[in-house]
Amino acid sequence: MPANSSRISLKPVPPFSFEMSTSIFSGGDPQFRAYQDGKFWQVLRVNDRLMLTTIKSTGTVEEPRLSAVLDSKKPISPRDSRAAKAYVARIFNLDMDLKPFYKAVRGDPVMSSIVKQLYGLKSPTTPTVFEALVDSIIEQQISLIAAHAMEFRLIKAFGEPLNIDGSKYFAYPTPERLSASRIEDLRACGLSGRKSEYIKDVSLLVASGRLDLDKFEQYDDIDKIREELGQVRGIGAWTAEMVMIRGLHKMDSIPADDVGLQAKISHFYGKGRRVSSAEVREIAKSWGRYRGLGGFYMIAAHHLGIGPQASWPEMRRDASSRSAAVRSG
DNA sequence: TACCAGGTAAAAA
DNA sequence: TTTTTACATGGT
Repeated sequence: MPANSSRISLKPVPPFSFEMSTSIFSGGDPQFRAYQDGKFWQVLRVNDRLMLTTIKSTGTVEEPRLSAVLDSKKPISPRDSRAAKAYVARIFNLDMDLKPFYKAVRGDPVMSSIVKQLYGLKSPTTPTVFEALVDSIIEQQISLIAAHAMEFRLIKAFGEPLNIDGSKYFAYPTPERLSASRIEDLRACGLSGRKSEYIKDVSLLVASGRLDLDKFEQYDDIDKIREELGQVRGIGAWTAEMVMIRGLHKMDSIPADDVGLQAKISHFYGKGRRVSSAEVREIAKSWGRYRGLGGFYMIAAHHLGIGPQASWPEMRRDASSRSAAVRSG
């Protein structure tokens, strides 16, 4: 069956750097989600049918425009196009305005230097909250490299395939499919028995409607989200934070226990040792109510090999002159 | 080889 | 109540 194609265009709130915002996906699996040669693609489930969505930039950072091609096995209606457009806007947070964040961090020399170098970078959100939850469970405790290998195995084992132009792609597995999986098949993806149970149980809760992840989008009180997610077996403080940041884009929170974030903050803020979660919270205070975005910028800066540059020695000089003044006074 | 990696629940003390 | 342990894979 030949594929149906449709094209949509989007107008992100500036500034927006498509290049920067997609480059964090450059290590992805091309059968699931990847960024190569200026194009980002991923299979999305739109109105309960699969669409390969391929996006490229047709604008600039200050006047951003995106163009997306939709490929599906079924005809694409205007309603489908609108829904796909909403998904793309969600994934890249196109409607978010970065300027208040940039304004908020002006008092922090380290972050100020980083945001200059990452100007226009927007933090992504998963297409569904469920996907953020399952990935976060997989990423508990182990290295991201190991976790990503397992995530791709899970996607290929349980995700619905889509063939377009002779290439095979996979959509992220649905709660229904994972809730019907066997523990031994989940374990075959490399997951521990414990994580396999968490994922199957949580999928059953979501598929049966007993756990409504989407409702958290409407919550203004993020402590209430922490509390409700924390009731679920397999979701601790860290996983709840990850779901809020990655799945719900609640950026007024920061995963302070995260060892990866602690390592990056230690690096950029010139600490010789790993900072504590209390220090993460203290440093993140200066990022205002966008502290989650600040954490994302730390991780992205490290991933893209960006250094603290001038701000680092400046800060150290300030710090030493301050302490000298304290000593003399 | 051993240890660490973007933790958590359950057992033991 | 607080502390310790098992768990899985991939890189160093």
